[in-house]
Amino acid sequence: MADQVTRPDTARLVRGLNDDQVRAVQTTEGPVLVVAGPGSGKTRVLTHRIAWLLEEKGVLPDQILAMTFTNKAAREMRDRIERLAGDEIGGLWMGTFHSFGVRLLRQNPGVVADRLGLQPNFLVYDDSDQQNIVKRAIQLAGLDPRQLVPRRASSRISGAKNQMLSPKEFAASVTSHDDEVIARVYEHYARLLREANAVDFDDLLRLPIELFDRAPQVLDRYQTQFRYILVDEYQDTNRVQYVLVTALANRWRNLFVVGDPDQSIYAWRAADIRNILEFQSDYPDATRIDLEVNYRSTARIVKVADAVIRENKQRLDRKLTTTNDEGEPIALRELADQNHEAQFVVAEIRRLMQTQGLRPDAVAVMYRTTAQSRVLEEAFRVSDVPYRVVGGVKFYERKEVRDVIAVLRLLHNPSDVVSLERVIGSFAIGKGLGPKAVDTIRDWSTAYQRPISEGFIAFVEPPADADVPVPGLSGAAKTAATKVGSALARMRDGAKTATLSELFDQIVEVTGYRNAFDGSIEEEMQRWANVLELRTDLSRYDAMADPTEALAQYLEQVALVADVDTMEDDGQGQVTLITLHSAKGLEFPVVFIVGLEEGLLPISRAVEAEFQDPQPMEEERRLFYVGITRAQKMLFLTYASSRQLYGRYSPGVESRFIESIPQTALSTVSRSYPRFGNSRTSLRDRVGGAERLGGHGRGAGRYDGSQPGQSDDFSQLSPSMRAEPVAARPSQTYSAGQKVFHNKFGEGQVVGVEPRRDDQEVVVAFDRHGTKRLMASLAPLDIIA
DNA sequence: AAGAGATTTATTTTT
DNA sequence: TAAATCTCTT
Repeated sequence: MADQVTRPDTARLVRGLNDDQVRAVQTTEGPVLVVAGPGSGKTRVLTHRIAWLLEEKGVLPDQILAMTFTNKAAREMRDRIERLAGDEIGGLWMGTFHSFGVRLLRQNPGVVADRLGLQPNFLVYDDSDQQNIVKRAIQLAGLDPRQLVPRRASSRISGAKNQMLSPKEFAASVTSHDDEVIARVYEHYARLLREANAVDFDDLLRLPIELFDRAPQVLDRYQTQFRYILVDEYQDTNRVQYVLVTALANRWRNLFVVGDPDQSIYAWRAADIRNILEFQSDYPDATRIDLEVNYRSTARIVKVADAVIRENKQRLDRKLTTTNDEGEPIALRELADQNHEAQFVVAEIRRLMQTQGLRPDAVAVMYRTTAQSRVLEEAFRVSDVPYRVVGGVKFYERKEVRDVIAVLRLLHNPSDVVSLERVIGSFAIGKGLGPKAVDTIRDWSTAYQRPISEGFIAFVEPPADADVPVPGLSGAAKTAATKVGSALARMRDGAKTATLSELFDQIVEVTGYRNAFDGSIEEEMQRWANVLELRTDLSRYDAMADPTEALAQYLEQVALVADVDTMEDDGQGQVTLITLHSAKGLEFPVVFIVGLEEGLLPISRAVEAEFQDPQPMEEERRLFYVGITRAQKMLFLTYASSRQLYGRYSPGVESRFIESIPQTALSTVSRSYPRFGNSRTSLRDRVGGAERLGGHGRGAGRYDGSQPGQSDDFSQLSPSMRAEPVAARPSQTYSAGQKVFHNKFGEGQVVGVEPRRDDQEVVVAFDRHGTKRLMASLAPLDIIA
């Protein structure tokens, strides 16, 4: 298989790989482009290649830099390499682009302060912090937030940063009045960030480059260090990432990039597909390797995916192949509206669970917009099918969690205006301070170049510098500001020596945050529980010797690791509800793609832009392609003939993407409800005789002549004509004091039972896993005493 | 300063 | 529809 003789102990690194994969693993020198179709073993190649470099080539771990887009991908790769290469990979530079950027800035505090004006305690501002600053910048630019929505401003600013334009350069390049306005906002925005000693996500990629420009010796050091650079999902890199990678790889030129232009779905976020398309002209000596064998999906799914993506004009001509079995037909189903659609999905899943022992975690339901998850959730909730929503409100994004984190951030970086405003707005100690009082202190802070926190602390600790007065407040405002100042000073002193969980306790005490939650309202108690959860989260850093460093690392983790998969699994497995975007990189035996309608998938904006700019429409198609190729065994596609959008029903027209699917690959086409509205080509016309109104799905819908398998007769999958609502499992009656047993959490005691709509919520104090709130109808709880 | 009512506006979101 | 933001009132 391999033309290179390998040492016996490394032969295993290429065992079981196909020829192309082996080449990708073994072509270690020079630039390499791997165009990897979905399910073609991309991650395998990346991990085996790194193991190969370490073991066969004797490369030191810290000479390898591997960059991914998500923490999840990085973690997964690290785990797999560890298993392949043993655990001598500590020094490996593997992480997201952004974490690499931070690491680089942190590693060079002196130069960073000197050349970039960023103090070592700088914070990373996330999207919502950024919005905050942008709003302020719009105000300062003397604009009405109605003539320039903050969202648009921040996206334009981000665009400018991604083209590596400073506010001045951007201002110099404007051609429209619109951009002129943006330029003014950008200028203020940049200044506000610097004053807050904070950076945004774009800066994490941009500033390292700036640093290299201003301190070439730093670039030289890293260029020398990283002999081998690997980049995952190269099709999603933007211009700045491209420049960064190119600069780093310049010395050794051992740049290995993997990607799939057909899975580029982030152009709207400045991803530049040209980076991958033009790799070979950037590096004329590049080796190109195409991975086109799909090991993931049935032949039918691969065929459909290929047929769908083939319609895009702007793409490399490639063909995905597979040696897998033909598999089941793809089910296409029209439903009356979004409720029926959701019920159909749930009913099908239950049927598969019953007839084939399908596990819920083998199933994913994918949709274009997050709003679509609501009605699906509702349907899952009333049935007893467990589910989880990926990318819902994340833990660190909850208001009550952010509030406490704001205090932590402020203690770490006293210049953090955004957090300061949050502390004043959310905590009782901030009562009595309005925008005017805060402005006074903000002005003081700007005038005397002092961190904004000190403006408050000045009321209890007069500034050491005699030239710096106490901010000019009087009366009630002064009293209130003094209160804030004294609280900040106390917590600041505490932060010097306390572990993070001790600091948490202090914060809660000093700010009186506990009292902000009404113990008699269950929702508030849940929010308080989240606050306590944060304490547990913080305690993970308690073992660290240096409290300041612990706080720094914790805050960085919060900013950079939006842990999506912290979601508890109940042990039984859950159906995954997920947007098509978030589904990239995942795979499931059974996939439902819902809402295949014009205006939804493809999304209306792409439809509207179609004739002046075909790009968005092609990206929508790629998104559909990504969805299809997540499926291993079975694929269900649904659309509704009427859908409630923005509060009103409008006719649903089946997506144009459906037309690309070969009829022979489809199974069930049936219509159980009268449709209205004018549709595109009627399905009935395309698949003659498919319709069997009122039938029971048995035998219906096999148009490819295939015979049903014994154990997984596809007719079983064929929908019943009327997806009836599913009754909730009768709940047991729980009462406080009972001992219960949970599959995952073990033994515990019921401490409370609260009525919920058609259900009960049971509060259980588990012996090992703390107190949990569980829905009576869903939780696998047994009463044991 | 703070809360109540009115108005506006709707993708996707790795970091 | 529903969330978020704005305006007006107290």
